[in-house]
Amino acid sequence: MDSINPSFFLNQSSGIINPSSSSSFPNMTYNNGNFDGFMGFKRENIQYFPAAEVKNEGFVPVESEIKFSAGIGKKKGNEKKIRKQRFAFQTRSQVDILDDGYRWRKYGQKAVKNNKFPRSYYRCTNQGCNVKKQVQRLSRDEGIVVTTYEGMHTHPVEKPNDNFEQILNQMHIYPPF
DNA sequence: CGCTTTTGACCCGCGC
DNA sequence: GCGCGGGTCAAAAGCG
Repeated sequence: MDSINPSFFLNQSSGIINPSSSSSFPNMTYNNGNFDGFMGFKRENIQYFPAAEVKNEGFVPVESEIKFSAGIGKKKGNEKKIRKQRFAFQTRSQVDILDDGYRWRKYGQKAVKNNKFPRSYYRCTNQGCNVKKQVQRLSRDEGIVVTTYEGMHTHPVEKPNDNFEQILNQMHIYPPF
C-alpha cells in the first residue's frame, strides 16, 4: 500500500469534489494558473456535486471508510480505518463505458435503490493495481453517466495516444451550472 | 485457451 | 438479532 504512484488520483476527503481545493486532481491542467481540467477532461465537461446529492440519486457516497487488516488473517485490533480516495464525475453520453485508456474487468453488477439502472463494478486488470471504478446511469436523467474512480494506478496508462480524442468523441458537453 | 462477462451467493456495516 | 443496502466472490457461460 505504500508504493503508490500519487500522480493519478486526487485526495478527496471533503465529500465535495471541488477543483479549487488544495488537493490535486490526476493529470491536472491549468490555464493562467487556474484549474482547467484533469485526465484529459476539460473543466466544462465536469460537473461537481456534493456527496449528499449523490446519495439521494442512489449513487455511492464519494467518501467511504474501508477497513484493512494490518496483520495476517482478520484479527480484530489489527485493523486500520483507511479513507479511500474516491472521486466521481458525470457526463452526458450514450455509452456507459468511457474509454479512459485503462483496461478494466467487470466483477459485479447490482441493482441500485431509487434507480432503474444497475451499477457496474470494474477493476483495473493490471497486475498489482487494484484501482476500481463504478459506472451507473442516473434515473433522473438517463442521458447522464456517473463514473466513480477509487484508488491510484500503480502503472502508466495503457492507451495514452487515443485516450483524449476517444473520450471527447464519446461524450457531449455537460452544461456547467 | 485465455481471457471477460454474467449472476446468484455471500459478506459486512448499520439502523431498528 | 434481523433485514437492508452496498460491495465482492466465484463458478459458469461467453467469446475471439
